[in-house]
Amino acid sequence: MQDYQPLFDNIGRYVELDEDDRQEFIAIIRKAFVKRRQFLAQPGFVCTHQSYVLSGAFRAYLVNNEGIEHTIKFAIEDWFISDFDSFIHQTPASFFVEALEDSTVLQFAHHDLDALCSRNHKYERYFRITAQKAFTFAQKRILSTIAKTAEQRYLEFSEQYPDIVQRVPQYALASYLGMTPEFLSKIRNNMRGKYSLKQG
Amino acid sequence: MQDYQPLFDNIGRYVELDEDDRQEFIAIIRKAFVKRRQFLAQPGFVCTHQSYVLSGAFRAYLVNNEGIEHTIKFAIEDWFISDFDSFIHQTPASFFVEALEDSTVLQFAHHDLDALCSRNHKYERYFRITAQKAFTFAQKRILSTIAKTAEQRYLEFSEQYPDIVQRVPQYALASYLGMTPEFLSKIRNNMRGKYSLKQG
DNA sequence: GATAAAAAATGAACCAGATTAAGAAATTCG
DNA sequence: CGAATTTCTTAATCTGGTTCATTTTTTATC
Repeated sequence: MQDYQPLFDNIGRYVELDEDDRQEFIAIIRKAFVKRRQFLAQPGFVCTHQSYVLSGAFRAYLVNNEGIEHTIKFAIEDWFISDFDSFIHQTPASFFVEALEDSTVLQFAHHDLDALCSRNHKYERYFRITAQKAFTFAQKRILSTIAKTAEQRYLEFSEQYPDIVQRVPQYALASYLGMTPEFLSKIRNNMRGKYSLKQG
Repeated sequence: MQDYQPLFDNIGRYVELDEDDRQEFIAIIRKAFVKRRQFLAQPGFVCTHQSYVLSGAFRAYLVNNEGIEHTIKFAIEDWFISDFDSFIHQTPASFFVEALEDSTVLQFAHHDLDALCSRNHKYERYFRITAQKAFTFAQKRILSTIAKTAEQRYLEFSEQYPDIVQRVPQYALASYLGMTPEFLSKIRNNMRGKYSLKQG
């Protein structure tokens, strides 16, 4: 029951849902518990479901030929997570989606969601608007990676997502920001120096 | 008349439009000619219209405090162009959108498009699907910039968009790929060496 | 609470790519 | 055409960030 509330609060920010609308979505949702280190997606397998995070934390990352990890996305409460490309095209995934903590999610299959959007204009609209927002967000991240220094990227992210910085391992954050864990460690150490000296 | 055909061909790949649907969109479209070096958007001004390119070429770029340009997007025939963040939120732009050649575009205002999407589920669906695709595309570019070398990024782009490589100035391409024009020049020169020596 | 395992920190050598400064080619446009 | 402007190239030098190897700290597990 009330488990669906956060999801509908989110959707409600963009479209007005009545009880029928809600039931229509609920009908295709399943709830799942995911233990830390479990995977919601793996390279080679089609990512059939998208997940809405009720509690916990995830990251989506790719491992290249040299065995180096690149994190494309984190997700905590009130975020969606999947290998999105695999999900919307229903093609084999290239990312791992792994739980960083014991988590609870609401899941829905691609064909169910697509049918829901076709049937109900409100959901189509919601996912249109949020996809456009996600796109502008991604554009900002592109700019950040091509235009800013490693330290600037870290500071920017820390200000915008202090909660995520606390919750995810540092090597995962480094791989999201496009730098080595060693260098992130160095940045943090430099900063500690800068600020605490002034206070002391 | 037939000027609208490329746009409707594009939309037709995702939703089936009848004549009424088409007229509904045409009603909010205006056609515009843009000379080389003219701007469709400028920092500080709200980007009221989105443009669909019938002919010509554009780039969207930002100039940072140090006067360095960063290109976020190119657009040639059959692409849309705008400062997308400014367009969807109707807030002041941060990008220049500049014509690289004399061009022809179809333009529509944000509020007209939003009303069209509200009114007609098919357009809502079209823009939902294309926004999602744009997002996965942006994710790939993020990965490319954080995970690949400058040379790899250039080769990748050259293979995917040989037409764009031919048409845009090299400094603009460099600023899109996240490297200096000098370094792109070096890469090209190195490659020339690699391949032509083997043939000679 | 002991022990193992994972994560973070440190430091030195190294390199991809930036910066700077000129000059050479190519375009533009009167 | 021819001058001005824009774009591209080349080369020397510099640096932000990587790599690799080791140590310290934190976290997980029985």
